[in-house]
Amino acid sequence: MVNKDTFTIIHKDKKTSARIGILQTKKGKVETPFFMPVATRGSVKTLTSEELQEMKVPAVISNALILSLREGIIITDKFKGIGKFMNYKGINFTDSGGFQMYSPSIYLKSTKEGVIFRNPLNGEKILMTPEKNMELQLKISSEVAMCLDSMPMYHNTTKTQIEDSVNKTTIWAKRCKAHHDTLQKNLPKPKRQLLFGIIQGGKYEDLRETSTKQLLKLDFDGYSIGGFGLGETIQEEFNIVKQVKSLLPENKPVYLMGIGTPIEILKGIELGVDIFDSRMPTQNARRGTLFTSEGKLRILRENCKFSPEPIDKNCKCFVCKNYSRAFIRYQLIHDELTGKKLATYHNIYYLTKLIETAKEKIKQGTFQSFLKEVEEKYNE
RNA sequence: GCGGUUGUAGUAUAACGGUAGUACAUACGGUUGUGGUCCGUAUAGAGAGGGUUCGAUUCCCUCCAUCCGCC
Repeated sequence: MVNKDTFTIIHKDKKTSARIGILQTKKGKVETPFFMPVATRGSVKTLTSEELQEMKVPAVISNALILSLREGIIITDKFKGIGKFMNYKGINFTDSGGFQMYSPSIYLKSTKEGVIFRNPLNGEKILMTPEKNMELQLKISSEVAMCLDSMPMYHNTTKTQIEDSVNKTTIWAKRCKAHHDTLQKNLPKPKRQLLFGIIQGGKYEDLRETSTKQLLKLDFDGYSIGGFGLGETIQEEFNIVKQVKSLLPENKPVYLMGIGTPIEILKGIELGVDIFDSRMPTQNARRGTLFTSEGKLRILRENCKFSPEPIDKNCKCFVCKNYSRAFIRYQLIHDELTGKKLATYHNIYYLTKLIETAKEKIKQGTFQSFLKEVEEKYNE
């Protein structure tokens, strides 16, 4: 039986809002919940696409704005899409670049028309409009595109400023949706790129409600919760996730953007979030913080200097089967690429496996106690 | 042996007759939709002895070490 819906829930947890679903894209199906490592320029730093597949990483997310800075769009277009370009068989998401309003090195200012960035490679000013952004993401030919949103600063930001960003995000979302529909109007639905709207509003329930309701009118394929992971408390974050979830229809996939610690992912799943991404596991790996079944491991600490133990004795990844903490620590301290690669491989394997286990627990009806167990390890 | 040079954290260096800075290294944190090259905190220093001076790491002397040249 062919399923025509974009998103289908196949299993629901009885005690929590956790769920297992299937997202249908032009490239095929992918089971939720899942976590996407960031592949900003088409690669997850230090890893090959084969390695991602070997670890069963279902999807990665690249960045349309960053790819556009140095001919990335032209190249992916010539290759008929980023998936073929990077030889990755999983699902490709693309982020618009709205988040790069957080990058002082390239962000100049934001106007009603769009966001102005400076290309650091040639000094050129780029006016990123919602329409242009949709064209870029279609040329990249990712399976799922994100709207251009307006990212409010977290620090020294008033509620009025966040309200402004909500308003701008809504206006841009309308323009994104309209243009995206127009550009794909001649394509049959199964061959179309999906488009997700991004809900803003900071930690304010009323603003989040406004943002959610405005975006719901536009009927996106999925809904992202943006603007987190920047300094708010985990409590504030999950209050909003809970509230936004209560406003969204059940049959829409929900994507909590930028969130990537093991605990936050599991807590997100508990509240019914389906998709996550973050640079946390890859960036932390390169900088020596590893995730394990025993909690966080800071491998650069002195107590790992001579340790013959694997990163995680309960982990089945090739790194844990073959290499000692001492070796990985030594390589990382000396800034050797091999150290960064082994650490990255483990962290991505760990998170992917963690979610696979979470899915099993949801099916078995023991997700809640599983979450508690993991939480205890990370609180120690 | 003679003449000269230079001695400042683990390393490399800076300034100064009046609180000795910086970088790297080390230790411990952080890291959340670009940044493989990131950020924060801490530890840690005047070769030894004497003199001049209110006060010396700084000026003077002796010794020690160093490097260079000569025998």
